[in-house]
Amino acid sequence: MASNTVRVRFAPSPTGYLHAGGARTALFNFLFARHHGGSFILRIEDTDRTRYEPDALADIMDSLRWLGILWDEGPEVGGPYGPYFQSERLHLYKHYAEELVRMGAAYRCYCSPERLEAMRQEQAARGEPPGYDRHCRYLTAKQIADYEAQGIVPVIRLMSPLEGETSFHDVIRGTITVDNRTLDDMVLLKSDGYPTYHLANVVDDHLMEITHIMRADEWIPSTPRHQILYKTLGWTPPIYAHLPVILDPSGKGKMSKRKKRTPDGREFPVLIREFRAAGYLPEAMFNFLALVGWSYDDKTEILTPEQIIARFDLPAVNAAPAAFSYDKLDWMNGVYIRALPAADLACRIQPVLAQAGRDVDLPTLERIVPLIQERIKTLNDAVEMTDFFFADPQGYDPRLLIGKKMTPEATLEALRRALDVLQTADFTEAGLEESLRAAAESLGMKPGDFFTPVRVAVTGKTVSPPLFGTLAILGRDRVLRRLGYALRLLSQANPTTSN
RNA sequence: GGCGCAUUCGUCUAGCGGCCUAGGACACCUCCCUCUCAAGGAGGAGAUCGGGGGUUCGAAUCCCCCAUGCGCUACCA
Repeated sequence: MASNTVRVRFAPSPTGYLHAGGARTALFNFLFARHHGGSFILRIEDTDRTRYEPDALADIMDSLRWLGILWDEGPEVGGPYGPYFQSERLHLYKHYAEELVRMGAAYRCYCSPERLEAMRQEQAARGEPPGYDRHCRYLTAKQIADYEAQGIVPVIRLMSPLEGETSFHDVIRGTITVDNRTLDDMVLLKSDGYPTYHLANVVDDHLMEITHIMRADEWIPSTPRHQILYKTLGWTPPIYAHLPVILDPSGKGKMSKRKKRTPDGREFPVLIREFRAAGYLPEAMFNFLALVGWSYDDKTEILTPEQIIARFDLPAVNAAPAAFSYDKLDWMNGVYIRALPAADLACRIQPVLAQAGRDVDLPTLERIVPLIQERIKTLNDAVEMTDFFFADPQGYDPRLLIGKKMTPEATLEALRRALDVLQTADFTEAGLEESLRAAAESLGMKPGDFFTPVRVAVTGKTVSPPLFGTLAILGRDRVLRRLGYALRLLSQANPTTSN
């Protein structure tokens, strides 16, 4: 039964941090594996030594784990098909490259980078499509001996068929066919002894018994060449599913590692670590990413990982590229935040506040959380929304104290009355509400008009969490102090009305 | 330039020949609730399915052409 077991892999190159597109690819592979009770493998394609970034691997693994995309085989977890780093499998690629040369399906190429560059320039000048001119494909034994004598280290190139066509089936797109004449002889083994993606990928997918390849659709053009490799090596190719690219929010151009900005200059997170730092929940990211290019039906959008796994299916993947909607992500993150138990949310917000230099004990935070839970879209929103719990608001515009339908005089009166009433009020939510409503009524003011100056005095802003709960948490001392400050501020701003 | 992929409300999508005078969600607008803001509830506006030809009794759904967008065209992945 082993041969029927689904085995899929996510094969990132450690040349950069994990971004949303890569995470989505990893997620789809993970979902597919879980759906079929198969294995999800993480393989590190570290064959590009010039672009290698030491921090990338740790970031990729951290990001995947944060999202809950756990691999069954790969770095740190091991597995029977290792090693899972291509840099540790060099001998394998070399072996198969040489094998292909022996079979007459590949050849050594001694062309210098300069020659290749010059060739491309000429092709461009003549308006011809670029591509290797197969100079070394037809070398004589003597020419080869000469190159070798000069000590030139060759690359190994695949001998692509000169005519006919190659096609393959894609689960999402159907059959894709290309004319072999449009294929050039790609490099399989570089002169530094490392394989290119094409060789390493095919060799490893075969050796690791990968059954399905889900990867970004930018790989479609090279898939025919991979087919040729499988065919000449006598291997059975896996089943392909090329995933649509993720476009940036404008819908023009793929969302890359490059930073994108909103029209007003706000920077969009692109890397998973950036989403994390911006206060998005991994559960929300998981749900959202699953819906980029896939959907279950025409209604359901909030789904648990279990539901997504149970329902995920390749034919339902949309072939068209999708723009990444930050608006929708924000909404979904809010949905997940609201669904969290308050204690859980408090635990998640605490480190965010700490990061902003605000230390709160958990019991206090657990009292604050219900006040802001349905008002924040990201964990980071809590920082600004709770700032007045940590410092007395100062230096705000005293005009904010004056409500829309209020005069400076009436505002001063309201503040004085509030100050008076709150000296003795019961500082519980219910007690405060009762006292303040009664105070408003005694002044003949509408509750809203009366509450506004209190709100501003206590929080420094016109928009805040519910007033009574806020006052209760702040406590009598701080509230009275802030009311006193507001009173002085407003009196100074309106000297004629002060007494 | 060549090759490839894609094309349904602003955005994400449902739709796989008749259930579509195209459904849902985000965003937007209005109203309700209401101490502000949110959340929640009720509504509204918004796509003739990129364009043009076919096939068919009937097409968003099948075929062809065009346009546009994106991708690939490296000793990068």
